[in-house]
Amino acid sequence: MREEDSNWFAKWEEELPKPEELMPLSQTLISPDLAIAFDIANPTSPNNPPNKQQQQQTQIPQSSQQQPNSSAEFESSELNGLGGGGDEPARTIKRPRLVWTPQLHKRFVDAVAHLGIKNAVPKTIMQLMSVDGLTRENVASHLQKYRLYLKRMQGLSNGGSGGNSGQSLSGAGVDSAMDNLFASSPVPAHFLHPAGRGNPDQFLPFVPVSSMQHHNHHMGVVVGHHHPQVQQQYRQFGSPANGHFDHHPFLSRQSQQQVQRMGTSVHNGSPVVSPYVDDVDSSAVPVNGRKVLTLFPTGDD
DNA sequence: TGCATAATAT
DNA sequence: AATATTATGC
Repeated sequence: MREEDSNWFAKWEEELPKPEELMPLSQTLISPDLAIAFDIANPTSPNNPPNKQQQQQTQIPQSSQQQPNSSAEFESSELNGLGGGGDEPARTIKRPRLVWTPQLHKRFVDAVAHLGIKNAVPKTIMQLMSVDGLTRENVASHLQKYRLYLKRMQGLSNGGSGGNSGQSLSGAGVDSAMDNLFASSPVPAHFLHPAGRGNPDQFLPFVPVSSMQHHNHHMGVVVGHHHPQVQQQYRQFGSPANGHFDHHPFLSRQSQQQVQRMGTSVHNGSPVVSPYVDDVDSSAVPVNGRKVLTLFPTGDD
């Protein structure tokens, strides 16, 4: 394994567009009114057959193609006028699959860390995360995967020299790909050595949930919870981690039009917006004198 | 709750 | 068609 392997992530990170460069996620390509004026696309767009879901995961280009590439053009979209169909099942529609973005995952990790492995059970984690729309199942499932990941890590760090980027090791299956996600958030050391003989895991003095309960945050996962109207899939949030989140760009009811689905059109070369603006909040800067632990991105207040 | 397995998405 | 990621069932 060469250093490259251990650095790939860093590189990758650097290549990511900065928040300022990203098109504001909340910015719609075309304002609704304008759209209407042009008579394009009709929003109501019920065209959301239970099939394709959205996805925003940025690809993880190892080679990265950074060409300036000028294809910033968006296809005008397929505004397929949709024949009108128009009716959505409204009820009985299953919730769309949750997409674990780095931000979300980060929250997850923080919650687990703050709870201590001991109490880190789905229910609690979920509560701590207080992400609207997140279900216990979601967490449980993710937790399962996460534990597996941790296990893997322990396994290998266990004899390995400290640095484990766990990326290259192919063959062993150290990385299931999702590891990228997991890798996006620092894993609290303790997770790796729960063996705390005599010393239980939870070291956290206390983490008043209230701290994180602030205002429910605006984390996304809006899974149409209140009323089933339009089945909107989980929405990712991409707010600039840097300041504060705000606005849920999702539609909650009508008036939405297909939310701008940027994110996925990464035609070759255009990294488009990557919601990967993580970190920022809990910068675990274990370095000299800085706060080592910041809670959730409650940064604003 | 946790794990195994199914389902779904890309 | 295969693989990755999430949902469900036990």
